[in-house]
Amino acid sequence: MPELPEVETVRRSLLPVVLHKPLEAVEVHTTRILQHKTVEEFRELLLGRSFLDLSRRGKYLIFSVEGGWELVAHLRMTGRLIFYSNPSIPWAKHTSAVFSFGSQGELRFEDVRKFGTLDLVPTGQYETIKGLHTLGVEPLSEEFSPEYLLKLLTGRRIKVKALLLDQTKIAGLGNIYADESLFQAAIHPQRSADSLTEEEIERLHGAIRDVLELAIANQGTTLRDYRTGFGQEGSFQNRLQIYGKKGEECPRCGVKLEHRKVAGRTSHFCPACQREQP
DNA sequence: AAAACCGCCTGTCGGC
DNA sequence: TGCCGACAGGCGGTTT
Repeated sequence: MPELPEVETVRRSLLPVVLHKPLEAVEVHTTRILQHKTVEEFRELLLGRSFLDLSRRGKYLIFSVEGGWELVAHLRMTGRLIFYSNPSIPWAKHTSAVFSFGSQGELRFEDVRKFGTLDLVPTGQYETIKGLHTLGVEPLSEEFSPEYLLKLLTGRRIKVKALLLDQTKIAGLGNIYADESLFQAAIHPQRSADSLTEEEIERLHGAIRDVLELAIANQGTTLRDYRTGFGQEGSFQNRLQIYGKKGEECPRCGVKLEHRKVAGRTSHFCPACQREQP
């Protein structure tokens, strides 16, 4: 699913091809993708204008639009934002919205499960987008230090896996990278946040950074639906250590990997490397 | 505060 | 072979 590395890869791939091209047509085929605008308002505000920049916060993509607006996209589970230089290529079956730059190509939002969202707001006015407004620290920023992570964990009895998935604490981790980070740091997903030692917190901090950076370098993880902005698969699925590998041998110690529901999510771990009771 | 659950969707897969 | 329920999981919301 699109988590931080996938969304960042989409951003980097779209950046060179979607800026400074006037929108000649905007079509919305799945009305409910729009959160706070009617299709008419949405089209009126975008037509004739260009995207000036494309940034990311957590799992949100933010297109800045001429005239003081921002187009905020979230891919949720199966959303794709793909640029087609040849607009005559037929639309994919589940195409929710199309942004046409005329002869200069087309940006399409494709989404099998239709959970993805589009918002159009005045620049910086994110109050109506609750998930964006309350987003926590960027894990690849300088602000996210071992000391910061220590503060997040201290005095909390929440399971560490649940905390990693809490977007108001750390922005951009999803199920795959939370599991991979906990494995690299050798911490059981059900450990209570305040039970981690300083050494473990440092390991976890480093693991989150390493895993996210390596995943970005590999254009993200394509298990099924995710594609880059050019429609290509990522390759980090080939480098996953434990996600989706229940019953296989731990790459570190050879013990059979397990999975279990933690905080409502399937969580993968090695019962030997990641001890429940340290 | 935290956890459990639901709704939103569709495609895939395992079991019968 | 075909049908059916379980499952996948991001996020907002409600309830416990």
